Amino acid sequence: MKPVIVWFRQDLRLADNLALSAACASGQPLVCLFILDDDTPGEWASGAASRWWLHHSLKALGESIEAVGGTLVLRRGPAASVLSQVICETGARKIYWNRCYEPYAIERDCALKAALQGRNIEVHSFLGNLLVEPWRLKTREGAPFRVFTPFWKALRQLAIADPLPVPALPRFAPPIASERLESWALVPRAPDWAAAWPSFWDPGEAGARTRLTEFLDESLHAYTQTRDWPGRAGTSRLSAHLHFGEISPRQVWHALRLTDDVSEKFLSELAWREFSHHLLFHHPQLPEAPLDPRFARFAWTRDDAQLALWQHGQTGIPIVDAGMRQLWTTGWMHNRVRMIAASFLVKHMLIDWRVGAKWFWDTLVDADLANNSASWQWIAGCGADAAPYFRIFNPVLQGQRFDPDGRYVRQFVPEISGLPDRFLHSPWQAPAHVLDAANIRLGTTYPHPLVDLTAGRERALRAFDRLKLSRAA
DNA sequence: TGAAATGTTGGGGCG
DNA sequence: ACGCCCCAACATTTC
Repeated sequence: MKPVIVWFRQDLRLADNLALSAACASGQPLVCLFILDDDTPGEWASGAASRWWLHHSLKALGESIEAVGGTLVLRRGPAASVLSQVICETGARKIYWNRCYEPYAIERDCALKAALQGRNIEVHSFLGNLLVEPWRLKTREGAPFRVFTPFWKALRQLAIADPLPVPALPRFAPPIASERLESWALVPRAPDWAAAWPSFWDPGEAGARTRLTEFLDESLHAYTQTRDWPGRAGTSRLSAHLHFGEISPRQVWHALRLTDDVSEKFLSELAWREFSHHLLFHHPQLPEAPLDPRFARFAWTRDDAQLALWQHGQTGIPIVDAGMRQLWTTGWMHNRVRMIAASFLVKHMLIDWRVGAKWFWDTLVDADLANNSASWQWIAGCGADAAPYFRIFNPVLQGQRFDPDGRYVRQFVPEISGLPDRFLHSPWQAPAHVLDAANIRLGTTYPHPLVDLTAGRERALRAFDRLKLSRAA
């Protein structure tokens, strides 16, 4: 009996895996395959932090499959040629996969589907790691949504199908050659900058379930308040698990349902994720080009020295530096701080949002082309349903409001932890004797602010104001 | 899923 | 007792 290929991509799980379940239902023996393809995504090949996660997620998936008597076959190379090779080796006539929605993935999969069907090989594709197909929801006029709230209203009225259980796995095809995961060098060595990451993250399907359960048990009840406090573990921290498909959004959806206001609030965040994918699907240029055409000729500043200070958490603005250091040391940043740090780069430093997006792409374990692109455009004011250009976060006020006890800043910017709360978010305003008592010398032990916040705000308002004029002209 | 400037109101100090 | 002023608190508007 000919085997069938299950091509794992961004669905590194066994439960609620439509492609896997359908392949099992065929009754034919399975070949479980993962392809590491850095060529097809081009400049959007996974970044370093993401590769660390991928390594551990593949390890976990491989062990889950081995536990039921199979193997996960690992191959590296352009997807089309690797698939051809595996088809030749196994004699498979059917391929199952769950859809990916990045522009390069759609292009790749369409070409693959046509080529494979031309060779009389069946291709069965299924809903990927979204709640609904991105082409399904439309406005009354039949256009894609560009505003979140009506999108969310439409989404929340849909019946989301129940998740599938782990399929009763059938026979596996005789094993074929697999590359060794370690040979892919997805994890850093010398220096191993991710040495401490296993204490923050538990990649894989089991870790995702645990994370969800802990969130539901410990944080959901207070989510509406604590989600904005970066010093508390008030958010779900499911983003990377969702990106790699270790848990599906509909598993999360059904674990919560629309039962109360808190659940509704959390599911609306899941809907932002959905909205971002919807936007990327309908605007394939989202990672490269501003949705608002007025921004096309905006004169962003190019300053690599200042950029490096932002990247490494040396701006002299404590909440920004704390966020950038959390990102650098843990591969993740709290969402509230992402907004603050991104706003500071784009508005106070006037550096192109695409430059910030690239940095996040390389450093985030949850780097996701749709979420990252849509969110950076949102904060820059050039995206769909975007923050108005004049909405400029004041990082001091944001710090005081969302990290009032300074727990977050003190954790990641320890050199100013001796400051009293009152000056923690604006050390430059502290009197000399307070700085002395905290053992701080500005410009030596901690930087002066990279940009004066008042002047930076005024400069941003002037720069962005020209956009309005250019439309009127 | 802002911030700052400006406007309004109402309580209390005080002439 | 009364009106005036100050200003905190809150609301509205503007960037």
